[in-house]
Amino acid sequence: MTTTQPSAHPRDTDIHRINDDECRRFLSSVELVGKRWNSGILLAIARGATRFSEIVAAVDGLSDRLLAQRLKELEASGLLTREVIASIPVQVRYELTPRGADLLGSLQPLVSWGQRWTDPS
Amino acid sequence: MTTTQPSAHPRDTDIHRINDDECRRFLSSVELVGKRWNSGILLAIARGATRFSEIVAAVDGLSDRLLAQRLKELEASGLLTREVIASIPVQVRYELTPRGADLLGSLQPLVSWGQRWTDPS
DNA sequence: GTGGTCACTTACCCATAGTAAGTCACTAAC
DNA sequence: GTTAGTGACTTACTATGGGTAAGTGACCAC
Repeated sequence: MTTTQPSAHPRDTDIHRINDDECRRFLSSVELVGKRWNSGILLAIARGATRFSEIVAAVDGLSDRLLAQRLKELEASGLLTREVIASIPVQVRYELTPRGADLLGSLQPLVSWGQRWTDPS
Repeated sequence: MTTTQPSAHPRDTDIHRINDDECRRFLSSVELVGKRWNSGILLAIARGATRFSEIVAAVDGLSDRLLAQRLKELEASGLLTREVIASIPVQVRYELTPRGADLLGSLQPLVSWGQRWTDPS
């Protein structure tokens, strides 16, 4: 992806259609982390929440139903792992995969962006 | 949130250091760019699309209705500007604000992440 | 006077999000 | 031995938002 302005030929007869591989990957990545609750869940786990109830408690406004759904998706995307512990009330432990942790890390510039442009409006 | 990785431990152990204000800003940022079509629209504009119809053409699957809606939101968020040109069929020109361009730039690591973990399971 | 352009709106439907309550397997208390 | 509680979910239901299609209005060209 080239987010730089095409200063050389700003307005040619070029096809500006965005469907190359890199772009599609970018869009799916950003919509994956941007999907409601996903980044919050990942962040909660990164912060130390490991169990279902801990994640619900950590992410403000997140409901059981949506958490269960999102966890399935995130696990399917390979961002976290699910491990069932056969304790007396069954416990389930969620952890970030290296891939998931790396994803969170690559969102760091977004935090800086938020600080840089603290919205006064 | 400080996802910066102190070279000693490349793992995610220091992500726990999160201040809630920072965290909320992060979540709103990520959900802003992650909201369906938003990043595609910003990307299209960054790549040279300036008019409504150009953006619709550039972003695959995007409809008029949603574009109009998203453009309002993005303008309200200060990520782009809207300028009406009183030509014969009226034209409207959209451009990224510095803030919007900076946002796209700070998503660059996400592109790298997508390349790094290229296997979709 | 039919058709075309541009930047939207409006109308409608359906998928998903949100909220609340239920389930299962078990244990501890009354 | 009925009641209550735990953890991790499901199920049921409603509300919100997205997708598709068609309409609008100011203009012009044929």
